[in-house]
Amino acid sequence: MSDPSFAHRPTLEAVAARAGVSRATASRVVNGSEGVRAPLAERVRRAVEELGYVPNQAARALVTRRNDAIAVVVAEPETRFFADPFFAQQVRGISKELTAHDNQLVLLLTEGAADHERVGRYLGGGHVDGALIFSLHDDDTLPALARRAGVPTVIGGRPDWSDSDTLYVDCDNRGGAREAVHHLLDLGRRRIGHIAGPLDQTSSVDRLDGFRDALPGVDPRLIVEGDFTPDGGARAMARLLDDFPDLDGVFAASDVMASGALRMLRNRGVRVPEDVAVVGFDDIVSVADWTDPPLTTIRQDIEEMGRMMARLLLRRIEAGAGPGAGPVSGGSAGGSAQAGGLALSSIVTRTQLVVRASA
Amino acid sequence: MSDPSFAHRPTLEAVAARAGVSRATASRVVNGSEGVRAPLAERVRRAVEELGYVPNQAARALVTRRNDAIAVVVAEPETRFFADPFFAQQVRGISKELTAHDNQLVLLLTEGAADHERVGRYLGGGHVDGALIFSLHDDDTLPALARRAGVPTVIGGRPDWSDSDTLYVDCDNRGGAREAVHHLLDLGRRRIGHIAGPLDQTSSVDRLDGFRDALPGVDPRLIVEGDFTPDGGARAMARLLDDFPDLDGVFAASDVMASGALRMLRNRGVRVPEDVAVVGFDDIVSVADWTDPPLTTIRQDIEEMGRMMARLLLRRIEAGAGPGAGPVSGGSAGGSAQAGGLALSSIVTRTQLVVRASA
DNA sequence: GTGAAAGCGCTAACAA
DNA sequence: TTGTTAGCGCTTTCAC
Repeated sequence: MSDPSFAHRPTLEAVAARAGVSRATASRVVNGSEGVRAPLAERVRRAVEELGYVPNQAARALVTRRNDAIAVVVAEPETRFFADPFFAQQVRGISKELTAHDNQLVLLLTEGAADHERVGRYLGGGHVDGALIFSLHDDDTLPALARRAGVPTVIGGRPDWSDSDTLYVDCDNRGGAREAVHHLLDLGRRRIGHIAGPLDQTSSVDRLDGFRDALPGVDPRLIVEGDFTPDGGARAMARLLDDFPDLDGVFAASDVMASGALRMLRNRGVRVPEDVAVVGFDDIVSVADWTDPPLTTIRQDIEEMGRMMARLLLRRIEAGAGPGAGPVSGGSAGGSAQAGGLALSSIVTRTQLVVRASA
Repeated sequence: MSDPSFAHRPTLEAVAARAGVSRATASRVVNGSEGVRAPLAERVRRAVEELGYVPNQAARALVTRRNDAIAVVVAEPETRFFADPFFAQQVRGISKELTAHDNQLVLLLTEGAADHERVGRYLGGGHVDGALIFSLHDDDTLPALARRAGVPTVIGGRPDWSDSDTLYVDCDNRGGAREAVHHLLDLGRRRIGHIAGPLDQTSSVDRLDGFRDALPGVDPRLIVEGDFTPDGGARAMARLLDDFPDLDGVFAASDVMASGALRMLRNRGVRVPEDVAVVGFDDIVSVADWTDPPLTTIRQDIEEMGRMMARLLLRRIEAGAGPGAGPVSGGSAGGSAQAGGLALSSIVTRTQLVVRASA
């Protein structure tokens, strides 16, 4: 409470005094405004240096109404965030981009609906200039919350609704899935199963759709729902094996599930890729490169997607209004918002087949 | 910039007006101070409700000099943070504890020394009330930085120096390692190797010390340094196998390295635990429970350690001065700081042997 | 180009 | 118990 060093932190006033200028001029120099004559500016800079002056963010935020901080909101049902390397990588990308723009990352982990109110309050409290939300499940109220709080938002992963000013970043799940199956087909595989993710997430649904695209009219029993865990992948694999002794290919909707599947295959004495070829999704290197055999998979540039989310949000903030951050503008179609003359729109990134040994 | 909903956010003034009281009274009610008569308080609360008032944090922070925000600073050399489930779990614990005390978690990821200056500036800028730092390596300048910035700090993992007011939270690495080796000895193993972590981290050194405690005078070639990755674990395992054909036990300084070791053992056709028994460290369930065979390991309660770090920091902040947050008080010995009459001291948690199938 | 002055929204003495 | 009054440290018109 009575921390001396905190108390003695120099103010702009002190800098101005030392440089022999007004506070206004000192402020201009500190903020890099034009129109301060060089010698004066130099004196101010020296004073800043000597005093070790650092602007007080609270004071600045009070007047500028900008915090230079972005919230990353994560619903963490079932402990999944972080357990899954996917998010970790995305956060890295976000962090890098935010840092490059002198913004801070405020992490908001929620353990369940009980925390949502708190998050809403926080978002509404003007602590942050915007929010990045990972919408894991269909029933997620978080995006709605942010909108109500009037905070510009970008969502990670395609949400299950679609309106003109909801911005999101996702990869081409459907196209990637198609590519995975085509690879198996090219390998001559004819009995191909799919280990799907939880179907209350759009990414799972989209990948399933891609699977079906490549295999129209496929036997529904060839599709088994997993839960994005190795365990779930293993169980699903067992089921496929039981139902289809002639199975010769599997497309798993995530590397993590694929790793479980490989394990089950090994337990059953099934050779990969000789007997059954396996393709995953994500290309999380720490997983895909370490399975036995190494996993052929569909790569999405997760870190880059994180950067894109941050960039998009920053632009939206710059542009002024966000969704719910004012009267809904409405009008333009699916996933793009008009703002300040600049069209901000959702981003869907490409995927890429990475061939290793499992298929 | 001209966001309507942001602009129209009601102020305390508005609440006061609507409730027919002064700003001061409104403030008291909002902050839960005693001594406001019930009916008045009720009117204020109603006004808050009707207007959807949320206090402006910047304004509040400006006067209270409190941000109710804590920085979690992570050096991320070699992309290790997050890649390692260890940190993820710790962050969860921190987040929970902080949330429980209405504090926010600001995540500061650093990619190298270049970022340190930025972090220093941030810490010095009064954005946060304290910092939690993960001191991964001996040469880490982060803690010194925080100290210079005058920000109360708690370190994750025992730092390699020790002074009276450096607070940290760690597990009993040495004791745990000893327990691991004793377990192997109890199993009748006589030729036991150690896959150590990078020896520029105290946790690795401490675990190695524990190994030596249990096996005094052990052949130095039985100790191979790894890097906390599966790959490193595998390489170290290969080396041990090459050097000691009669090896019958291994203690790896982390589960992740142990998983790599198990993999190498399988490749070489060595049976676990029949031929070689393996014990890991950490008990990261997603790893230990999923190796083949499941890993016997030394459990540390990682999430709880995160909570403890947060709790300790909050108490230190409460108490007033922190390390470097004023003249160093000096005096009391090793790892405890006297503050506000309350002795704050570093915490070393117990470990526990978890027996699965690998040993 | 520079300075003076008016707040941003809030809390905390101090009076009443 | 309640209201009045100073600021917290900064940015930003608006004069000069």
